[in-house]
Amino acid sequence: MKKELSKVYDPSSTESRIYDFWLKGGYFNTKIDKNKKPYTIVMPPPNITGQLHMGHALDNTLQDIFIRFRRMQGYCALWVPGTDHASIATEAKIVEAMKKEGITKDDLGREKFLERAWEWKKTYGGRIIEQLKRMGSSCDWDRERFTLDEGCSDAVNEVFIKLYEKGLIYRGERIINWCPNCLTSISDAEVEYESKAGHFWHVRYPLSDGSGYVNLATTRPETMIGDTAVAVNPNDERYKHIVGKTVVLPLVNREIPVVADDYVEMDFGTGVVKITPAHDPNDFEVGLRHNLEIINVMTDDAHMNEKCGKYAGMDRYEARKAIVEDLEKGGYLIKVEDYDHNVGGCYRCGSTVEPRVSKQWFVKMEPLAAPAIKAVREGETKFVPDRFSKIYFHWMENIKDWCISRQLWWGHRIPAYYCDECGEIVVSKTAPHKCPKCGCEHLTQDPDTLDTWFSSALWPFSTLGWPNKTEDLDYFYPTSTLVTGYDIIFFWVSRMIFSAIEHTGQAPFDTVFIHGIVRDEQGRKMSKSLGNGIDPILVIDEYGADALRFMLATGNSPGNDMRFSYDKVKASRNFANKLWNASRFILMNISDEITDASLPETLSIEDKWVITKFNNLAKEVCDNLESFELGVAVQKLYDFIWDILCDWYIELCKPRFAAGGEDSLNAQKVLMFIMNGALSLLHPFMPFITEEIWQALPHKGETLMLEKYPEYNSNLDFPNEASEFEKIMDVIKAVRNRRSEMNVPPSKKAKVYIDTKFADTFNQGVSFIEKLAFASEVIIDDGISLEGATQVITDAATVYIPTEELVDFEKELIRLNKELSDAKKDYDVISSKLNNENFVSRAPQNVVEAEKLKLSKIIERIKKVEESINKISK
RNA sequence: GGGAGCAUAGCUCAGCUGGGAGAGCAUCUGCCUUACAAGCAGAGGGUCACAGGUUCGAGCCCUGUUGUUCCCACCA
Repeated sequence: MKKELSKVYDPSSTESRIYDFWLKGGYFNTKIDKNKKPYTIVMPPPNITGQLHMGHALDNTLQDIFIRFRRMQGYCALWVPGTDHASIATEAKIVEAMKKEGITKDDLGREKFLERAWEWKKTYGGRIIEQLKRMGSSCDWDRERFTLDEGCSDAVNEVFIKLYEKGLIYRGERIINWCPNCLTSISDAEVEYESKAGHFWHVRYPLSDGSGYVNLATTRPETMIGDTAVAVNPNDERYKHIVGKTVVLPLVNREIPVVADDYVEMDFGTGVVKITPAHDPNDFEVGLRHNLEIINVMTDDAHMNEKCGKYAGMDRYEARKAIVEDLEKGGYLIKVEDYDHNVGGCYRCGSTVEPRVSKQWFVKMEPLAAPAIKAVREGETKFVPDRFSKIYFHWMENIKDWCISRQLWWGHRIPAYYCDECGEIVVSKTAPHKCPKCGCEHLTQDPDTLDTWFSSALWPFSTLGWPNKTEDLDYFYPTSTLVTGYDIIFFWVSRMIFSAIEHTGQAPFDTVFIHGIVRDEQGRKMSKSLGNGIDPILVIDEYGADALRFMLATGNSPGNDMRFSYDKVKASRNFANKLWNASRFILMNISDEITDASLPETLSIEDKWVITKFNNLAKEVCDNLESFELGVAVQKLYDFIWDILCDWYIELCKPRFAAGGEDSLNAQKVLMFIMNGALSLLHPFMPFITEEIWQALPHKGETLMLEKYPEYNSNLDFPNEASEFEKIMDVIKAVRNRRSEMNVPPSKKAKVYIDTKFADTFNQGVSFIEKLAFASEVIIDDGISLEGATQVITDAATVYIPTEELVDFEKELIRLNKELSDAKKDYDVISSKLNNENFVSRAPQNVVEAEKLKLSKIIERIKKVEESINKISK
């Protein structure tokens, strides 16, 4: 049954209704169908820290396009949604919120704190899901997961234990990056380096035997209290005599040795380095080699500790100032230089991280990285665009052990238990009753939790049921496409790949599709501190989800950043409205006899033209989508719908509808066929409006989202008729053009005389020329000519238009002479090409043929233009 | 220090494996042609950063240069 559509498309009243319709129909729920091929995407789980931002909007739009496309193509398409507990980020948010209430974590205690965290998850996790739905995401919500849910936690424990038993997880004292604000260790990947203006303090340390001084420079004088050596290069002639001696550490008055180590560069600074093993990763290594004492001089929150005498209790920067002053007073400070150097900051809170020695859990990376490198190298997993595999290789090949323990409460608690009596470590899913070594019954679980990325690394298989052998895992795994930004290749993608290979024996996805980030209109990164973020939900409220999605897909090329712009959103909204009005036109004109979108038996030349165009569009869009070229596909859809369908075919239908009869009915059928096909092709990009229109038009079936995606059909290819029809189009365009140049308004009609050898073709286009070229009458003949009229020349015809306006023949001559010289230029270019032996013999045959065809057309044209000039000149 | 991206119309960007430069927005002209003024019909506007090279043919491939953005790296 037909229904009326409102005059302007209103997304706000449509989208939620359509989404509910899909949900009620259960169309998003994927049932395993062994007769179909699976196509699987697991959603990169958004953090529950806040709300959806533009990056999520892009990420999920792209995923939904792929999923809807494959679903319509007939794959058993599954999109698994979920959220990430984001341990450090969420915990920081909760602590911040608690601070406003004046309470701390310790006030609350672990259990109560976790209750709060779960409340948080409920609120904000739920909000994220609602926002994903606003986008139109066709996820299987029955399969929604959370990184901290029971199944994922089980997977985490399983992996931890397996790796521990294989010796790939160990506990040890290493230099780690410590965030003094979040009060936890973080991994190397979580440190962001930034060049900051600082100083180089040149200091001298006196030799203990009184024979002089060594001069050295440091950027962090406050750590000198923890110095346990100074080092020189073993080949440095300047310092050979002092190696093995000791120096007196200024202010501290502790004797420390001078050691020789290759790490020291002779030609940097003075060639002498102070060694602080507890606070610098390199110094730590030097310390290990020379058996140096490790003296930690700071507290968890980056204040000087009890070992620091008068400086104890000071903040690290306060202490820096005080120590520099004292060095100066004591005559140890030689000079101060300005010096820019890289300072590491916590990627969550930005605080300057403090490298420090700490007992933490680590994953031994080398054995895990090797097969993960191999998988990508051998193409088991492909990066799109390919250049990102280089970034992946570089990281994987230089990988260091991964610090996975965090001094946080919100997360997967490390399944390790320590015997209170003998210190034995037991790693187990459940708490052991007694120590296997000493038999005592007092064991304490490690208080720490795991890096949040440890659980997301398992996401592609933990969400499908692993470690259990589920049907889902068996059917949907490995997944098909991972869609994500280049900014988390290290954090996430690489860790998923090595984890999946280690635990499932297979790479987790076929293709990693990498997109860029969405920037603001000025090209800046959207950030909280700049306040330039744009809330996708507000954009949806104003312009609709389809407009936002279409805008994000338009002009998007894989791996490249893009700019958000309201102009582009508006253009997308206008496109949606264009489509809407096209469908209104169809509804106004379509007969009740039409109940579906099947083609009529008889097709006219313009029908064959539009069908051919559509058929080729279907082929290209499928090809583009299969090779991840969404931006190209969306551009072609836009052009087809606006230009071919609306500006041409619908206009062509008007005179046919007006004439009525069987031809009108045929035109209606073709129009329905094209519209239906266009809606199908467009549906993955603009799911709401296409479904709404599809439902309003005559249709069979329940929902557009389960219709068959159009594909190339050789029975619908009519290249000859299509090019015949384009002769008619050329004349229409040429006449419009001429009239426009002469400022003739459409209301002023004129006769059109067409001199052509293709009268049969043009006779089929009379009504179109009348309507679209504003002709009062169309006269077609071979050899016809008319004096006192302006004339336009196309490849197939010379057209005479008598106008009431006085035709200025001088201007006509100038114009025609210009046309002639342009045509002759073209002739020269092409004929010289064809006269080139090398071109004719080496270029592919079809290219040569095409040039020959062009040449013959130009010769025709030149002939016609010359004839016209001659006639006027007489 | 190493690596990568980008440089195309006034602006924002497409242009897939080399075969006569495109879109949207903006500008200009003319239109309320009964689907749509969120529209229709036209127009102007580009040494494809620069210099070489390969090729019958280069926006596209190779080399170098400049500008710009980003990633990685322990020079204290």
